Amino acid sequence: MRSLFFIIIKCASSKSELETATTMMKRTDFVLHAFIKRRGNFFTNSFLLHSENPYSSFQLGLRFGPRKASIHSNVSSNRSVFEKITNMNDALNLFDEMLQRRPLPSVVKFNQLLTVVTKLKHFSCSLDLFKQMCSIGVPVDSCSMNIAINCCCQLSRTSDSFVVLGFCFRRAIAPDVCTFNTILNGLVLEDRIVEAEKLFKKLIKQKLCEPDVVMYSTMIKGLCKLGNNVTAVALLRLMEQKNCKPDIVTYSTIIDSLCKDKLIDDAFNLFKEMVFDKGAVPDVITYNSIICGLCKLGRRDEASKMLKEMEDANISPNVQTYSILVDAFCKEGKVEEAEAVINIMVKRGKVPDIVTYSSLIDGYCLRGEMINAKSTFDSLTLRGLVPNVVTYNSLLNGYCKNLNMEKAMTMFHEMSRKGLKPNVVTYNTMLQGFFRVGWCGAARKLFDEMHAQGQMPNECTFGIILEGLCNNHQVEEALSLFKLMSDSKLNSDIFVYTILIDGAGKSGKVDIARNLFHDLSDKGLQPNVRTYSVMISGFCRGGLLGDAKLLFLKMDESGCPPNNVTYCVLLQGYIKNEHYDDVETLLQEMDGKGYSLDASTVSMLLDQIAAKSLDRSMLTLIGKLVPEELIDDPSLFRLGDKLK
DNA sequence: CTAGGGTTAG
Repeated sequence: MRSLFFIIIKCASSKSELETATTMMKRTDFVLHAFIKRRGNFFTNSFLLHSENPYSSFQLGLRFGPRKASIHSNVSSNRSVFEKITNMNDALNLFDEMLQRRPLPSVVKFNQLLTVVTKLKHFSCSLDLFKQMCSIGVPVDSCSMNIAINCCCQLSRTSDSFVVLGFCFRRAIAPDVCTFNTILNGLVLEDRIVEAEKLFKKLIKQKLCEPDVVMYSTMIKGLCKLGNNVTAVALLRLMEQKNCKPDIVTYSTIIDSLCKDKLIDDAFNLFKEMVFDKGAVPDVITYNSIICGLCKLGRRDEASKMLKEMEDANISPNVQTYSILVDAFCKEGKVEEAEAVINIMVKRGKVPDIVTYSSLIDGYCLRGEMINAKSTFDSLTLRGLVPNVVTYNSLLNGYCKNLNMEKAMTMFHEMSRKGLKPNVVTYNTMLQGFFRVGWCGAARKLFDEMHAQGQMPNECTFGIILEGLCNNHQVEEALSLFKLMSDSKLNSDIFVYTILIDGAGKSGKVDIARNLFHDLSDKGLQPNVRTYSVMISGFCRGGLLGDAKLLFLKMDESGCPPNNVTYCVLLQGYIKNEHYDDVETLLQEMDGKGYSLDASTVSMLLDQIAAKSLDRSMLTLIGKLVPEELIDDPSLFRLGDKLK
């Protein structure tokens, strides 16, 4: 019998055998840690001591003051004492008391406390307590180990799991299926899905444990994260074949992934299979995934129907369910409706959380209602809610979009003062704001700061910088930055190309734009509607209407038909270059396709009619192409008036 | 008795 436990215990006495065992797990860092440990100092050295965590201290008593008698009297009575703990002070006081009891409480009691601390998301602290339990002589078991390993994983330090594992091997604690599930989940959380897959296969091949429904579900989650729904479903079928019954979590994982990929019909099919064939009852999480999927597809009516369906099935919506709807309304600009949803949820006894309000704040920001956004933000404290990075980012985005960089900077500094670390989204938002108001120097300084703070720029960051440079008459700079990045994936990103083609075109460098456009096919990149529109706009601006028309015609051939924007761009090109004869044909084409004009194109057309460059008879056609929301537009109304 | 997998915001 080659059980992993047996091998590891054997290994502890010889380096080469330990290496054999660990190579089996392909974790060389594990070997390293295990041997540091044997020199007696690995534990303090390699365990996580996160300085930002106020609870991560050995001198807990000193820091948190006198103990509470109510907890002290109750340690061994029943589990209700653990249920009562809602904050870290109580948890740590209880831990201190437990340590002083003689005999020591059982490991189960300690595990219950670790569970509470972990549920409070104080992972470093939980690890710290585990560490103390070990050094004080509590006979930790596999359950304690699994909690500790889970804490490593939740801190995105899955590799440290192997440190804990190594430490526990020495105490004759063997990993079980739960341990492996936790580690696999950690790898999936860190997007190390290929490693997870290798470990999964190894566990099965070497019969180190029998995979259960949790393990399959974890692997399915990994496959979904890779965007591989097909393989995820294949694994679902495989587990059925192996007599492992998929449950509500397994199904919900795939259903959620399908929803996120907008494959709502496939999601519903799986949903039906789950309910009718497998008799599994969907729960609030399953419904939340579907409701969210429908909202993201703009099918909010159906989402509301699902909400009713779940209520009829006696599955009560939770805070998340309502938050999803709040967010959907806000994204449509319907903040009043979002507020109505919040009122309903409050009536039903659900307390809106920071996610709910962050969505609402974002909704106000999108509408440019910064006073409402800020007052909602300020009201959070009264509600006992603490704004987080996402909340701040929404507000910053609002100020930046409204070109109020002073306020944005104030809030940016406030978030740092409150101990929140700006992340890549924060920096991207601020950078974009600075470029918009033309503060290129400030942008540059912030980019340096971002680097100094250890925040890695992403594709979005570079897109923002290139666009910012282009819009601030620094196309040459953008181009040379682009060339500098020729090895990165940003150089093979169609969005970035589109930005540069647009920038080059707008600054009159049509040839550069054209060359960039031609580069696309060499790189195997497919231009999208935006890319074509931007190139056509560049041609028009340079007076190259022939090229513009040719490219416009090429779009259909390339399977990328022109949209509203493309038509408007070409129309404006015709007008600016006084090619009035082509205007009517284009308008008729638009009418045939059910397209509509945008505000600036309508006003240009009306101007030309007023100037008699275009015939009045075209007004009927134009009228048909003006979208409803523009009919009452005051600026157009005045223009239309002029014609009478 | 205690441990592992699925849902929401930028």
